[in-house]
Amino acid sequence: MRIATWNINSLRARMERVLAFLERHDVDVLALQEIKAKPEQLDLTLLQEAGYEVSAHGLNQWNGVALISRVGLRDVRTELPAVPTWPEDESGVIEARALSGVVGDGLRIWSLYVPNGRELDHPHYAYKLRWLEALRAEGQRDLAADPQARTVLVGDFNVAPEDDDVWDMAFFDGKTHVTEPERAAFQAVVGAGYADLVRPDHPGPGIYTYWDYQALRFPKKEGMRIDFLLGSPAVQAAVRESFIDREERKGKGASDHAPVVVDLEF
DNA sequence: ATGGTCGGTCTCCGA
Repeated sequence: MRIATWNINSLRARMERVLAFLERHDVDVLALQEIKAKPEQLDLTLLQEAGYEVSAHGLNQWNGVALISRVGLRDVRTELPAVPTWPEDESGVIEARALSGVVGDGLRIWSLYVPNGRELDHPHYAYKLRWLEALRAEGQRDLAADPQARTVLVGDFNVAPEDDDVWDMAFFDGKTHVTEPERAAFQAVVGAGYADLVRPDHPGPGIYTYWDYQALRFPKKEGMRIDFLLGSPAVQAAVRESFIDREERKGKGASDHAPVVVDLEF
């Protein structure tokens, strides 16, 4: 089974790229983030004609996650029960950051869009840390209930876990994505039993999944590795290969993130 | 100048 994650930065703007990506790489299950649409705004005709089922969770123009699957999509859940909703106060913004389904022979895949954090002194940063902690707690509970569970936590984590995961640490001094608390929160999810399925096959610096639209970051190879597929032990043992589709970042109409693909054989 | 760009509720905001 070939699974993938991709921050699409608007599904409506890139539906044809999604379809071409699925068919080019023969992808079975794709988790999307930042679909920036409510489900009723999506025209899913082409995907359905290509044999895919779709579940989308979007509440407004921000955020939004989706699952696209050709191997059956069932037991769909929106939002981790323990994950707090931003904000608890007056802004009225409603978030849609997590969606899961069971695909194929009992693989649960979560499509996750971790809060960005904005600035270190912004309330959104504390929200990001709380959100990651809630994810860790939920993931740990699930594995305690069934250590053999086939679970993947995939998506845009908005954290670069190691110095090698950004092009220049000096640039990120005082910025989000690389701070010790964010990295600790990410490692806590890993420590709960969900290992990075891609990194072992792609070591060293310069392995990125995101390049800012601004400042010619892509041609200058100045990116970040912030999109991950994390898997429970049963999934880790099933990994056969993985790759980042850098080609998808090229050309007019690209998302600012590249898809990440993992092959599993249970 | 660590700039330059995207998408969407579009002359602002969030990323």
